[in-house]
Amino acid sequence: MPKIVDEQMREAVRQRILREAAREFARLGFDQANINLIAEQAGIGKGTIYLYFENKRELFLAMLRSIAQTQLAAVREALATRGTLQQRLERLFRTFARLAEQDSDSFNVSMSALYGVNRAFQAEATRLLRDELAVVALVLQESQSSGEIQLTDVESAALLVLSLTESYVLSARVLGWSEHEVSKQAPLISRQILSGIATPAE
Amino acid sequence: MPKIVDEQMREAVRQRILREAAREFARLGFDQANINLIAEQAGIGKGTIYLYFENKRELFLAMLRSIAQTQLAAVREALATRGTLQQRLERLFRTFARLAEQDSDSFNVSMSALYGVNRAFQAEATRLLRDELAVVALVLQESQSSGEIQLTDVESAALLVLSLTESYVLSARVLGWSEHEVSKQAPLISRQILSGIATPAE
Amino acid sequence: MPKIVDEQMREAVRQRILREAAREFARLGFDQANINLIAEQAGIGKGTIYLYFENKRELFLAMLRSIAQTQLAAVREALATRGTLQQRLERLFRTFARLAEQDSDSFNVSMSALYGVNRAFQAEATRLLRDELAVVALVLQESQSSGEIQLTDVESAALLVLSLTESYVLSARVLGWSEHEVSKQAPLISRQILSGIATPAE
Amino acid sequence: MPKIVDEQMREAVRQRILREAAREFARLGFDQANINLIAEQAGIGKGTIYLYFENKRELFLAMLRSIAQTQLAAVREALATRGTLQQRLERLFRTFARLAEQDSDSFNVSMSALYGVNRAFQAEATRLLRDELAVVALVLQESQSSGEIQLTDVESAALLVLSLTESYVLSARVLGWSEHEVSKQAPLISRQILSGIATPAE
DNA sequence: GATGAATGAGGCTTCATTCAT
DNA sequence: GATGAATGAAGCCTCATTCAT
Repeated sequence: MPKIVDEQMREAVRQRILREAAREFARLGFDQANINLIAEQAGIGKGTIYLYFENKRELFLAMLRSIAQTQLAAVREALATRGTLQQRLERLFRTFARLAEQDSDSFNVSMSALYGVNRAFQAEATRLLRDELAVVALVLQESQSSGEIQLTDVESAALLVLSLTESYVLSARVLGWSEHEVSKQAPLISRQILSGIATPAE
Repeated sequence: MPKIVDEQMREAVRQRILREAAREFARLGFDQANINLIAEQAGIGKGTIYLYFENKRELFLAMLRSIAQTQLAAVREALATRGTLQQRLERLFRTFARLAEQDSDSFNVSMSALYGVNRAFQAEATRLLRDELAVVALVLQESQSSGEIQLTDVESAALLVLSLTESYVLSARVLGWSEHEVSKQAPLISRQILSGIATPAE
Repeated sequence: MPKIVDEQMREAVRQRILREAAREFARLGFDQANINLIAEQAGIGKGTIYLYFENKRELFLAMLRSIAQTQLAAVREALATRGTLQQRLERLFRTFARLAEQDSDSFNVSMSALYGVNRAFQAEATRLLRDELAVVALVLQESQSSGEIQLTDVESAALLVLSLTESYVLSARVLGWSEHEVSKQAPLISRQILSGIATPAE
Repeated sequence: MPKIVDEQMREAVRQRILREAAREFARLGFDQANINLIAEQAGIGKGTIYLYFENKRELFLAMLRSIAQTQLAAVREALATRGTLQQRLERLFRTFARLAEQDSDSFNVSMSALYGVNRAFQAEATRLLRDELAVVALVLQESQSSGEIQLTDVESAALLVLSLTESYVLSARVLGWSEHEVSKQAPLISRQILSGIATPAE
């Protein structure tokens, strides 16, 4: 069954390209990133990259989607597991801390796509943000339904959760904290976020 | 004394260039922005821009510093006025929401420089961030001295204040929320931030 | 005897390639024509074409020779049939008008090779023209021998017959005239050509 | 008045580019022709060519139009001057013979645009052919009005005049005749063309 | 023999920067 | 000082050709 092997090989190459693309795009941004260099570092010829991606823009978008998928899966996993809402937010926080450390290229690129000025990709980045937002919102909704918390606006609360979590992690990175140091803050920060979004209890 | 008039004219041209540069860089990012177009829209010749700025990179940095100065003044004004710390943080939040709306070019560019991937400008952006940080830190220091709050690390707290505020405004913008909608969140956010930075009260 | 079957199959594939090549080269010219597309439309793999033709250039030349062969046969048939010289030239004219209409790909390609600027193929095109020239020259020679006309230079006369005939058909095509409209001119043109090549009668 | 000098200089450069473009396009065809080489031979930088022409295609079309203008002017001059229709056709013939010899690049390119397969330019080439055709048709019309000749179809006759004239010249070139040798045939050929297009006099 | 994935040379075009006027 | 015509480096992308399967 050479088909499967070929398919596996093709997928492996595709992943190598995406990984190197993430590295280059994270290092230099979309315009300065060099397709030839990405190909070279992926161990393929410069023309080969176009057998996998239509053009530079599509490569970038594919990379963005791939990153978003991974991050979304991580977010889902962090939130899906049972536990109190605070425990779930703790896991969400730890997940971001880990992504920022272990997959920093991806983390940088996705932050940049969202907050950078290159509007060519903001639409797609926004779409991807909405997916994460929806996952968070769903969890908050459930927690509200179960009487665990009281929320006036689930969407705002979800955005708050995500942006505060990201912001903490970004700030910690600027301060040079290690993933371990950051993760230690998880219980404290998740409790704070929770108190921030929930209507003050009577 | 034609010297002064010339000097004023020169400064006026410089400001026009910086304003148009901000517009273009905000619209297209550093690489896609076109020097010729900036010159044209500033009403000067292509070559003239090089009499004011050494090259594209220096123009970008000068624009960044100019924007930072304006924002710093706005941050100073927001925090300087009297009131409780939470009131001041609320004003800080509203100030960012307003900047994001009314001076969106500048806001986009400075956020992009910080969170974007173009590392060529991150060093400068970080330096400018430190100035704002110092202002916030000073306010926090005062609040601590007056016994209003208890902080273990003023610098970290200041960074968190800034990054959380910016982060929320940015995310809201990405999702297309209006300044009004964002401003309504001011009390909630400022309270959350406060509880986030202050050592849990006894 | 699988050998013969294989040989037939190989020849069939070769013909399919040549037919599709003619279509593509006629549609786009040598440079714009795409080898991969030709292979695809011929129902074979990209690489297979190189088992039949050394490279793109040789494919083009082979196609040119193939077309020339077909046209040569048509010219032979037009001129071979009995009748006065003018009747034969009329048939030659009608033959070209028909080829231009019914086998326009081939006609376009061969005309282009002759009158086009791509000197890489003019030598071969000229060589193929000489074959047609020889056929016409033979007919003129016979007509001279039979006392029907008087020629000072048979070769020049033959060239003029061909070029005038082709030229008229080409111009008419460029202007969008139908085969029917063109064919109506046959008597006029053939008479003109005849008076053009023959030494003015005493 | 530096404006005029600059304008003259600009026009001079434009003409140099067009001349070198004609040479390259005549030598290699549209696709194989190299913009960089054209610029180099025109004595300018490779970027400069884009200050005069939007892109390669527009350069080609501009060159085509420039050539057509020159040829049209030559045709007009040849036909405009007084004299019998045959004298005018003689001059037309000599004009083509001269163009083919002295401006062979232009002659080749225009023939190629008309009869080559590159359909991207055939529309424009056809438009240009119609202009020449109109000039010839006008002259024939006048000659008919003045009772000098009798024509059944002026358009067909005009096409015949042009295509036969071109054809004679092209054929002569293939035979390697000099302009002088070709021109000597002018009276004979023009008489033959005339007898070819005019309805036999009673 | 047949295939098509992989290759990389080559070229058009953009645009920051220079410099003669 | 101001200008903008001229420059040429740099990069994306195409596609003829190769070669391992």
